[in-house]
Amino acid sequence: MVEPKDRIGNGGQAALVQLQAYLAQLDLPEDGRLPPERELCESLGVSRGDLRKALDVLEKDGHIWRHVGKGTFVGSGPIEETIGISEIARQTNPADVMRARLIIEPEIAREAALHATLADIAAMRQSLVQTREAATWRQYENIDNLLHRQIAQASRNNVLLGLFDVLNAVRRTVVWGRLRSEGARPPADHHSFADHERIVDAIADRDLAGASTAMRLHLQQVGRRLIPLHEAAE
Amino acid sequence: MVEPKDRIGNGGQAALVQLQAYLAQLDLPEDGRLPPERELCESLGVSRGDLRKALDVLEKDGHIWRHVGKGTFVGSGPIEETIGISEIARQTNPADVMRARLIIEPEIAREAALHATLADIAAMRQSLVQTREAATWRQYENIDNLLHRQIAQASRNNVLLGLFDVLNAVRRTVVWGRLRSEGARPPADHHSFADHERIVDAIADRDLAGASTAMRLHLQQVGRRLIPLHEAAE
DNA sequence: ATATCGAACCAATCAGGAAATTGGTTATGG
DNA sequence: CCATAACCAATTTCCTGATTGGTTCGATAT
Repeated sequence: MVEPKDRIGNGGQAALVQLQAYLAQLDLPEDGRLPPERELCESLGVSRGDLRKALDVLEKDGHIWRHVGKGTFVGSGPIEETIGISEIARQTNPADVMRARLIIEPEIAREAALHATLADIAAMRQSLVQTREAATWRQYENIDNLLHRQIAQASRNNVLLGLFDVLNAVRRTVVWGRLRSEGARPPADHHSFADHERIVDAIADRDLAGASTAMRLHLQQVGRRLIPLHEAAE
Repeated sequence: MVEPKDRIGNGGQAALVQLQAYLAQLDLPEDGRLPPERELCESLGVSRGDLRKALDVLEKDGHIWRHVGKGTFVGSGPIEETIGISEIARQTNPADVMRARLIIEPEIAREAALHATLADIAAMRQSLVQTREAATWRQYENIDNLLHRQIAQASRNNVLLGLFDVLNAVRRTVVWGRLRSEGARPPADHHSFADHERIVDAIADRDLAGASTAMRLHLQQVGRRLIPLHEAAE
C-alpha cells in the first residue's frame, strides 16, 4: 500500500526519473523556464499525463512552479521581478524616507571608505566643486544626487547601489512637487558644502567610522531643514 | 538688451507668463503629465511655436521634462518607475548580498523593537513555532522568509519594508538553484531556532540594541554556513 | 528681409485587439 | 487504466493605428 499523498502510477514514476535526469543535464535559459509540456513530453518520450504527474511531484516539493499562460519554471516560487517605486511611495511619508536614509547611507559611506578606487574619489571631488558652482537650486540638487550616488557606487557593492537607487527614486517621488524658492541659489555657507567635503575626505582617508559619522550628521542636518517645512504648513 | 542665453521673442515671453500661471492653478493628474502641446497651445491661446519656446525655458530650468511619444511632465527628470530585480542580481554575487543584509536587517530589527505592535510580536511567535515544525528544508525556508519579513513589517516603516523586499528578491534570485539535501529537515538544534528566538525576545522586550545585535549575530552565522559551500566548490 | 504662424511631416511611444502560446481540464477510445 | 486529442482560460506576442514631442516648409505680415 503506497502512501496516499503521492499516488502516482508506474508511468508517472518512470517519467519522474526521466524528468529529473533531464533537469540535471539541462543548462537553464537564465530565467529558469523550461520547455512547454507539449514539447517536453514528446522529447522525453512520455505521455503528457505522466509528465504532468511528475511535474506535480516536483511542484509540491517546491522545486518548480507553474502558472497557466506563462510556463513552468525552476525555483521556489514566482519572485516579483519588478518593484513599483510609486507603490512604495504611495504608502509612506517623508519621515520614513528620512529614517531609511539615516539607516542606509552612513553604512554605504562606510563601505565606500573601504572599497573606493582613486577614480571614484576623483569623481566625487569633481562633484564637490560643481555643487559650489551651481547657479540654481535645481542644478545643486542634481549634482547633490550625483554625489550621493557616486558614494554608493564607490561601495563596489551592486546590491547596496541598487537599494540606494530604489531609496532615491522613492525619495524623489515622495517629495515630488516641493519646489524651493526659485531663482535663488544655495548660499555660499550652506551647511551641505562642508558636510560633503567631510564625507569625501573621510572616504579618501579610508576612515570608515569618520565617513559613516559624517554622512549621518549630514543627513541629520538635512532632516532638520526638512521637518520645519512640514510644521510650518500646519 | 536681453541676455543672449534666453533669446526669446515677445510672443514666447508672453506665452511663458501664461504657461506659468496655468501651471500654478493646475492640479496635476497624479503623474505630473500635462496636456499635449497641440491642446495646450490652443487652450492658452498662443501659437505652438511660442508655447514650445516657453516650454524650452522651463525644461532648461529643470521644472519640466519631455520625451517624444510620451508627453510633457513636471519634475526634474524621468524617474525610473520600476527597477528590475534580475538586473541587480545579474551584476552581483552572494557575498555582496550577505553584506547588504548585514547592513540593513539589524537596523530593521532595531526599528521593529521600537515600533512593533503586540499583534506583530504574536505573529512572529507563531512563525517561531512553525519553523520548528517544518518537515522539509523548503518549508523551513518559506517560514524563515516570512519571519524576517514580519520583522521588517514590524518596523512600521514602509520604505524599509520595500527595501527589504527588494533585497529579499535579489537574494532569492542570486542563490537560485542552490538546493539543500532533499528529504532532510532542519535538525532540532539548528542554530537559527535559538537565533530567531533571541531576536523576537529582544523585540518584545523593546531592547533596541539587543534586537540589532541578535540579528547581526544570526546573519553572521548564516554567512558562515554559506561561504564554505563556495570554497568547497573550488 | 525677418519673424511668426499654421500645417504637414517624422520618429518614438502608447493603446487596443487579434492570434498564438501555455498550464489545466475534460472527453473519447482502446 | 491510460494515452491521445480536444477544449478552456490566463498570458504573451505581434501588429496596426493613434498619440506626442520635434522638425520642416510655405504663406503671410511687419
